[in-house]
Amino acid sequence: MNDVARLAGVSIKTVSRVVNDEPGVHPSTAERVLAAIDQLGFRRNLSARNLRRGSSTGTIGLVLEDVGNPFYSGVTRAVEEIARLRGRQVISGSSDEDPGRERELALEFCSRRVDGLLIVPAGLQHSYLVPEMRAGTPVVFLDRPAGDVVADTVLVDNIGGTVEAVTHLASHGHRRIAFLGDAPDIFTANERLRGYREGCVRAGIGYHEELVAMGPHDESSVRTTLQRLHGMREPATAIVAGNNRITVYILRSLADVAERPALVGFDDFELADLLSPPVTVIAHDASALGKAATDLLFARLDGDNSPPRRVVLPVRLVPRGSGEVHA
Amino acid sequence: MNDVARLAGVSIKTVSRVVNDEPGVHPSTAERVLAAIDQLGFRRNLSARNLRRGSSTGTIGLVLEDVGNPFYSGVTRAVEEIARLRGRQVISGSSDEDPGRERELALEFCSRRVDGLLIVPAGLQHSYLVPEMRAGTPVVFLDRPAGDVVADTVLVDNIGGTVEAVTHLASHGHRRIAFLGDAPDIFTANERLRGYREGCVRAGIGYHEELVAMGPHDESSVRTTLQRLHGMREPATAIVAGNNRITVYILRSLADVAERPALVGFDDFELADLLSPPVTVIAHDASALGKAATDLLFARLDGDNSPPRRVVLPVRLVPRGSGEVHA
DNA sequence: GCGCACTATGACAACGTTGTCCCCCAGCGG
DNA sequence: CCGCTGGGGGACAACGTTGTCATAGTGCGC
Repeated sequence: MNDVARLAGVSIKTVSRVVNDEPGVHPSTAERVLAAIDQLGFRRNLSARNLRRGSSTGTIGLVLEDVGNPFYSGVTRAVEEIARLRGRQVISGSSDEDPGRERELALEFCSRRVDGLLIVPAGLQHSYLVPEMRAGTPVVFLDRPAGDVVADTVLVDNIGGTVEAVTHLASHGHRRIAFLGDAPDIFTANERLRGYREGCVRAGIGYHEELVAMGPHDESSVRTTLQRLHGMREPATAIVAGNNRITVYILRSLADVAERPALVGFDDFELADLLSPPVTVIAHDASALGKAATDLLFARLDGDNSPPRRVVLPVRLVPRGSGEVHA
Repeated sequence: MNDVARLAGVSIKTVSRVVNDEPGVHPSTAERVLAAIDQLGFRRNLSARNLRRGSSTGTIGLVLEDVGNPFYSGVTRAVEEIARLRGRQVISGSSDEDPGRERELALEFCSRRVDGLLIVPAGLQHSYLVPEMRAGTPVVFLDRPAGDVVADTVLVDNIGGTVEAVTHLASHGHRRIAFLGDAPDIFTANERLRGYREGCVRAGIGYHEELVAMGPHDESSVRTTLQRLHGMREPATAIVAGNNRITVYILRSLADVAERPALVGFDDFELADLLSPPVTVIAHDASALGKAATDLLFARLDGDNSPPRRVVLPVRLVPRGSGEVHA
């Protein structure tokens, strides 16, 4: 800006005025300044501007588990979309389910003075955010609740989802319904397990520990589990999968199996309708999740200081074939 | 920092020393300062720090087409991974194939003084980046080349890919091979068309305009095209799909068709192996693309000022079934 | 011709840091 | 007792902006 001022033969304040479209600059002066800007390729330094104005940095921090996972990339897309409408950029990072990494990312974002934080919690410890929140940085947790702070949270109806999955399978005559879920210390996995259990009880088929296998899962652990379930005296005739990855592992493991159990997967995924049989899922909308959380965040930025809210988004069962196989 | 200094009864410079682990602070003083920092929840303002030090902002700007697309979210993940190892955050944005939006994002990132830019070009005009590049911001284009500037570029072997697809289909006896590609003003679409044409010529089956349908495509345009191809006097017996979205549209359109043409899709996608028949694809690695581009960027940041490079990543044909149907 | 309003412009401080330089004081050798 | 050394700490400027206030010039009414 200094260089521009020198080249145009004006003070830096005048350059500032031109750059910010402030009134009170003579057209011919403005023209000279613009020419100088063009010639030097000047671009105003946003850091300095925000520092001086003490105003928003125009950024939102997003901490999620893994941008590579289609579910979270859908969330990211929705967040970005709304942030754009409100003139903000998104800085994001993946925690890979590591609480330390989550914390590191969130605090780094705070150091950059993001206007707000969206976090998919990896751990249960979030008191490290208390100073930031007290300092006025709004924080919204999504997909999972925070461990030890009270804050806005957007969840999906995990319990309702697995209740519905079990009810649906039971209505098709299944009495031996298995559940393959993610690691039980992950909030969503635990909730889905609770829903599964409740569904079993409601359907009058009872909860049987041996039909449950919690993760962490990979393709081979899923394969082993399926063999175990198949080899029982009373084999499982249906399976509820706890998330999209597990559903895929199950599909791969069953690819060369003739007699397939019924299957309902949690999370919808692309091409589920083109498999044979098409896969019945508990669907929920990644972009709705991202949108709800971002809307909440912006409401806070707009001055809403009502007590923290907890929003639970509905899920819906999409019957496609794999879950409508009779026992 | 001012408040911390006051509370600890020292000067702000001493606080700065403590925060930066600089030597020359008495342990007891440091302790007092740390206590004050803790009590006030102080976090150093990175913007101010970077402004003062004139150093890197520790950020990388990433402009891509759509984070929601699994291919680009794979790229994003790889970029993030490497940036993390090098202590950088990633700021990203989706252009949605809109050159204006791409430009807006890139320039906004420049205003934020990112250390470098990774761009999946939406348009052909990139001279707007010349001042930034001259000012020392390294820029790497990925997936597509820049329009009118010379810069580092990482591409995949689009031409080789479709040549191989056509050759493969011809070797299974197909002589009427169709090509459904994206809008021809998109670089990759155009390259893939060229490869298709070259493949046809090499295979000695000739290039026939009526077998080509360039986009933009949606599900219904693909459906119409397939009907046209099927209704010809000499119908197409095989199809090459220009990208993952088009492949999926084709699969959906063919879901209820008895007599299916052979199919090879460009871009691999999850579950391609579980469809029936499993889908043969020209695969290339999103994370390899992201990694190559980011490595190149960091090389520039490390001072490499050799002439701009153009890296072309190989593709490989993955035969799974849909492309091995004999004519 | 004088004062007044108004326009165009500039000088300067400040945002929150850090780099440079300087000062104070204790300890020590002569 | 003097001077020197070195450790601990502070004052001040500067990074690139913008907000505040001042000022010079211009035109206009009386």
